[in-house]
Amino acid sequence: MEVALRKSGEEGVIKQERRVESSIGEDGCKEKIFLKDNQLESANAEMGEVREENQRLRMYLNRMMKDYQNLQMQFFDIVNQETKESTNTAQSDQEMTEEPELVSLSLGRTSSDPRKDEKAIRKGKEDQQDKEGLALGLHSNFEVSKTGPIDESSIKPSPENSQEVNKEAGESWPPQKGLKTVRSEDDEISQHNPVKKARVSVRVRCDTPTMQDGCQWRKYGQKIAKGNPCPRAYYRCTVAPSCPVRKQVQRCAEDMSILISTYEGTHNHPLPLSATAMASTTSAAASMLLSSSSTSETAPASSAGLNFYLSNHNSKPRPFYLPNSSISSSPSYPTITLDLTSTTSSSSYHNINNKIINPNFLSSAPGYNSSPNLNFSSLESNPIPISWNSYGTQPYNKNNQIGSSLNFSRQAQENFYTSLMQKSLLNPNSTQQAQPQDTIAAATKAITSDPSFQSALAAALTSIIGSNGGGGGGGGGNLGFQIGKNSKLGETFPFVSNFPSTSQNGNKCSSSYLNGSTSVTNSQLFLQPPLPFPSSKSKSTSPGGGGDHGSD
DNA sequence: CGTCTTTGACCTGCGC
DNA sequence: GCGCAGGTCAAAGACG
Ligand SMILES: [Zn+2]
Repeated sequence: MEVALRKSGEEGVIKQERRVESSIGEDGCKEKIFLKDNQLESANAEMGEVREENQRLRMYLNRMMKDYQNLQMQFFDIVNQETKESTNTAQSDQEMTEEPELVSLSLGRTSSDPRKDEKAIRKGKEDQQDKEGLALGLHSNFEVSKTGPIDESSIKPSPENSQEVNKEAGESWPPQKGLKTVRSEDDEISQHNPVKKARVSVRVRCDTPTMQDGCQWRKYGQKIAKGNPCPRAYYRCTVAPSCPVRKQVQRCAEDMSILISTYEGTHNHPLPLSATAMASTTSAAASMLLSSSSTSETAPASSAGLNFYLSNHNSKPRPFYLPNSSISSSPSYPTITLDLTSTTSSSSYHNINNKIINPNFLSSAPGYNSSPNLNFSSLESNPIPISWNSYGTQPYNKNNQIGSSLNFSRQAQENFYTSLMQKSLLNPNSTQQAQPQDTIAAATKAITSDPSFQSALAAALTSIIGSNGGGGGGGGGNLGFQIGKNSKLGETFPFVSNFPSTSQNGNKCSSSYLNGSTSVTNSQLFLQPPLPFPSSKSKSTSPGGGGDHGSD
């Protein structure tokens, strides 16, 4: 970071110099020279200041990092506590929290199809294995276990499953899990615990087929959703054989550059650091949803541009993308949508977000004006289901290394910045709207728009939210939370790389820009005791715009 | 050869 | 009961 800052800072200075120079150009040689000297001095002074500033910023960043980590710790503590509590009430359920369906599988279901039975058996085995070595994922489980619900199977109770929030692009998880196997006993259980399965969808500008979130996904299906020409792809987490987490990926019908991924479930295994951001984001968001299910109040937090809308079951989400879509709604599952797109190109309702966002946030030089803000609002008053917009504008950025920078590895940092620079310099056009001339601005933009960063940020925010409001108070606007406890954030550089999130492998999104140098794939940093993950496999490329596959 | 993706078939829930 | 739509399965192909 500093490097980038410094560089850009210097450049900025130089530019200024030149500008000044030209403006005085005609006045005379002496003066000119004199002025030049003067300017040189002042420039140097400025540089010095900039350096100092950088130092300061660095300090801020470090501090924020620490804060973030502390918060994270606290959050997880809380989560753990809650988990324990819930354990008392629902022991058995707990054990299998993540995979109720699997459980049921082992119990067997009534289906007459032999094929399924086989599968059931197989799954049962996996399940067992899983139990044996079940590790609580950093971010995982808690939401599920906390409420006692089973996440997977439980959703059927309410007859009202229909589409929901994101019809637009189609992120709707249907009523249930789908494994035909789930049935019988589990159902009963799940019914006892009316669990709403929380889903978290993330909208990101990304022109690559998938957004690399650090996890390994395996595609198991693809379908064309009704209102969207783009196929929807279904992925399942393969980090652990029995991990119940699934995600749907689909491009926004309106703006194909927007990738919408919807996550469901929580990981029942440790995750690579690079994946924790998204995972914690989703689980935190999910928990938040679950805990505050009925209160959909909103607490507009401020003015910087983060909007976080919660959608609750009763609300009738009107996806921005489909202004008029007649969505059936009444989703029985709460869904959170993190809108990390800059919403530049697509018109429609997106601009709502833009309004909120302060364009200067990114483009202005070392953005001292950022004041992060979170808005919680209910759908009812908002046409948008839930969206989280992170700073404004700037589309396509695909670098995923962001967070790793600060504390993780120098190389990564350099790498990251390098790519950033490349991106911003080589692809000034990547931003359809504003084209920052200023390197800093570009870098800032790039950083903030980076999916990793965004997810990291999301994670951080949601974690914070989760720990603060998740408890139950959630409803009203008392979610005053500040990022990094430091309300002064505003005066610092947009917390760009503060959150440790990140994925180093984010190539998926960045590949096109970074061109191949996407070496590192899964980061080996684990927050938890490392497991032998195959680290280099993720190759899931997929949906894009490919063919459709049989819808019926 | 093992793993992953593709993709048509199949399953399930829902509305009519 | 029928058709629709979303989700999943699993054989076959692609890839390394
Ligand atoms: Zn997983």
